Amino acid sequence: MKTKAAVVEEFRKESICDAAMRVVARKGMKNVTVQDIADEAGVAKGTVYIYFQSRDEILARTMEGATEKLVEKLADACRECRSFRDMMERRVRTQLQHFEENRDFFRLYLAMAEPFGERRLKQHPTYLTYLKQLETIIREGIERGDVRDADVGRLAISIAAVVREIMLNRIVDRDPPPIDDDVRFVVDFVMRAVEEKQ
Amino acid sequence: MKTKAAVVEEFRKESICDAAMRVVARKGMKNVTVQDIADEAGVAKGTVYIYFQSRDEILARTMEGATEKLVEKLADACRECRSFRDMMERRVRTQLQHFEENRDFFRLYLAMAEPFGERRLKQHPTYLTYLKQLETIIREGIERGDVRDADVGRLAISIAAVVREIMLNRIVDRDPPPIDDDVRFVVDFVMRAVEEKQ
DNA sequence: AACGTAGATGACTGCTCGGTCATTACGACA
DNA sequence: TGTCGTAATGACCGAGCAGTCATCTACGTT
Repeated sequence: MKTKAAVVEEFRKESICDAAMRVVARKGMKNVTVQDIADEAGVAKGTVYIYFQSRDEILARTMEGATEKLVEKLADACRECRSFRDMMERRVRTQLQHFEENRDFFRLYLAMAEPFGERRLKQHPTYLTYLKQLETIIREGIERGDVRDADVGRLAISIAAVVREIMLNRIVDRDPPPIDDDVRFVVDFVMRAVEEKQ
Repeated sequence: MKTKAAVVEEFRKESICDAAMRVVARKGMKNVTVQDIADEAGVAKGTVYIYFQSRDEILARTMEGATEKLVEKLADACRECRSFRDMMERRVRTQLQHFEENRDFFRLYLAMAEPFGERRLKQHPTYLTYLKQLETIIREGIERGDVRDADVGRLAISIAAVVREIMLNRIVDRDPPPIDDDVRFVVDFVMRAVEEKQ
C-alpha cells in the first residue's frame, strides 16, 4: 500500500508536470523558466526542486507522461478494426481529436521537436513507439492484402508525416475545417498511396 | 558602382552569416551565442554589432539567404518539365541532393523550426514561397489531368511533409540508402496519392 | 497544549549572455 | 613618413535564470 507521503509526492509531481505543460504550451520549451512552472503550479521555486532534480528532469517527465497517454489511446482506438482503412480512419480521428481537445498538449508536442540535433522528436522513445504501432498495422495490412508491398519503415514515417502536418495546420488555422473533412482527406490520401492499384 | 566600403560591408556580412550557419548547424539556434558566431567568423563580438543590429537580425538574415537559394534551385529544376511526375521527380531529387551536399544547411533548416509558436517554419516567408510553388505545380497538374481534383492546399502540405520526413530520415541515418531509392519511393508514394484511380 | 519534524519557502549566489563604448590598430593619403 | 579617420576590439555592464539553503510553517504525535 502507498504511504501517505508517497501519495502526496505523486500529487505534487503531477501538479508540477501539469503546470509545466500549460506553461510550455504558452511560451515554448526553451523560454520556460523554473519560476514560471512554480508560479503556474502555485508553489515556490524551491518546492519544485524537492520533487525534481533539475529543470530538464521536469520537462522530460512532462513529455513522457503526456505522450504515453496519446499512444495508449491510439492503440485502443484500433484494437478491433478489421481493415487497414478502418484503422487509419480511427487513428487519424482519435489523434486529431486528442490534439483538438487539448491544445496545450499539442503545443507541448511541437515543443518536443525543439531540442536540437539527435535528441529530436525523431529519437523520442514515445515517438518510436508510435512508429512501431504504425508499422505493425501496415505489416498486417500487407499480409491481409489491404496494403501494397513496399518498404514498411518509409511508409510509416510518410503517413505519420502527413497526419502530423494536417494536424499542425488545424491548430495554426484560426478556424479549422470540420474534423471530418480533414480525416477524410488524410485517409483518402494515405489509402491511395498505400493500396495496390487495381 | 559599388563603393569600396560597400563591398567590404557586404563581404563582412556574408562572412558573419556563413559563420552563423555553421555554428547554428552545430549547436542549434537557441544555443548559439553572438560570441560563438564572432569566434567562428574570426572577428570580435563588437565587430558583429557594427554590421548587425542584434542577434536576431543575424539569424534572420542567415535563414533568409540560405533558403532563398534552395527555393530558386527548385524553381529552376522543374522549369521545363511537362508532367507532374517529372516535376516531382526533379524537385525531390534536387531537394534531397541539396541537403545531402550541405548538411550545415540542413541543420539550419531544422533549427528554423525551433522558434516557438506562430513564428514557426510554417509561417516563414520562404517556406510559404516553397508551398506556393508546389501549389502552382499541383494546379497545373489538375488542369492537365495529371492530378485528381482535390484540395490543393492540403495536397501541397502533405507532399511537403512526406518529402521533408524522408529527407530528415536520410540525414539522421548513419548510412542512408542510395538517393535514387528515396526519390523513387517518394515519387511513387506521392503519385499514387494524387493520381486519379484508373 | 507543547513539541518535533517533514515539507515549503524565497532571498541569494554564481554564471551566462546580449549589447555598449572607450580604446586601439590600420591603412589611405599627403 | 607622419597624420587622420574609420574599422575593429574586448573589457565591461546589467538582466535573467538555474539551482541552493537557512529559515519558517503547519501538521501529526504525545
